[in-house]
Amino acid sequence: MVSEKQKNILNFINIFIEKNGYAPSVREICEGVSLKSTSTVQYHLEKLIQSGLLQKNYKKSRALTVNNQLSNKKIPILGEIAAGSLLMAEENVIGTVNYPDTDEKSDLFALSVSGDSMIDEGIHEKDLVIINKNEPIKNGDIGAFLINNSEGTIKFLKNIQGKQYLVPANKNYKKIPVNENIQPIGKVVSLIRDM
Amino acid sequence: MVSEKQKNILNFINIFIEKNGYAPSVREICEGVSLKSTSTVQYHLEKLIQSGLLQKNYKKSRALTVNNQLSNKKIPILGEIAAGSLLMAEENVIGTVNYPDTDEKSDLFALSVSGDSMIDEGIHEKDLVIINKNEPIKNGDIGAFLINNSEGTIKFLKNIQGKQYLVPANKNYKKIPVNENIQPIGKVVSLIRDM
DNA sequence: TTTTTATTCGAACATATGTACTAATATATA
DNA sequence: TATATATTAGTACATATGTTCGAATAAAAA
Repeated sequence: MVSEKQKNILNFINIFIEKNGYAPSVREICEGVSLKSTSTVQYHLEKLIQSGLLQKNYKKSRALTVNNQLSNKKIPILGEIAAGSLLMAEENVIGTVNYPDTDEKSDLFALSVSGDSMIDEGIHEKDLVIINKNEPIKNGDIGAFLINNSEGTIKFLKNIQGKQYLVPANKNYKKIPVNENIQPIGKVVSLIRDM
Repeated sequence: MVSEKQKNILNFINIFIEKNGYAPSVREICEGVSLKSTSTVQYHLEKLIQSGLLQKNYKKSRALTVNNQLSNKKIPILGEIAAGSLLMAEENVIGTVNYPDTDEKSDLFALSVSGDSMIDEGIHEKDLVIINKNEPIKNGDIGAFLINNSEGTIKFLKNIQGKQYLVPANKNYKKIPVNENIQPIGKVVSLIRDM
């Protein structure tokens, strides 16, 4: 569907953006891929757009965007969750972290881990866990939960004898039966630790 | 040094790029920050450039780049290190990971953790550790080392009774005295785990 | 106050840039 | 072979866009 020349052009655009921070003009692409006519480039650009690999804005210069597989998202880091406050309230955002994400449908945020209830799973205090609010927490997954509408926590979700429990990874803590006071927030999909 | 209006403009540019994937034109900035003259914008852009917050390319459209504090670097992920092969050889690169980094001087790469010798420190198999080759490994740090010029490993570096050892975080493994067969690669500065 | 500096505007200019059209050539397909 | 499709080139056009200049206004400093 896409020819070698078109891959070539797409690659050139990618490298150009990586290097310069902005997209090349049609004539710069001309030079970059050894073509002598702007209309030839135009022709290939349209093909690339049809293939869904590129996006362009009519009549705007350098308004090319490549549909890269992974785009970096800036996702908010939430601090301690104050009692009664809404989880995603602006005032709780203590920073942002860059995170490469494939999926359009994911709704991510980060939480700074407090406590050692997941220490045996290698999740330490101060670690940053990335949580996807749009990914359901399945049996055996580690998820983020809101307890009594006030306290956020990270635990395993486990089915034990037909009942659901929040299970810590630390023998000093007890498992908590899931009831109406426990609200799932989303699945923990990644962990970032800076040292 | 930078006025409110200039912060305003910088912010607009940032948001515009975030949203559209390319920088705004001078006239789009005009509208965006409620200014009626392109030359006024020009005036502020120059100020921002003088302050080092912005970069511009003469006569090129939409060729603005914001000097953000943290820029995303694509850093290589190295797989198993074959015996005798050079660490950073191209053929060992099994992928790339996006990682936000402040420091120009850092020389980063990622290594996929194999084995469980650091399990008690919460470093699991398949975890991705980010290593800075330009950051020295100090006493107590976790570093990456090359053993016998063949095998890569992650260990604590510890001074015990005047001698240096590579110390695992797993009681089933023994500490290794540092000798000429052990070559420090760089400090482990971050850990990424996808689940 | 006067003087300097910062900010804004308007208009005009030069050109960088995207676009459209036609034709020629190559490559594949029937 | 003939026919269709893909690719390239050349030229010309319209305008989007960065730039320059001069002047007016506002704010700050002397």
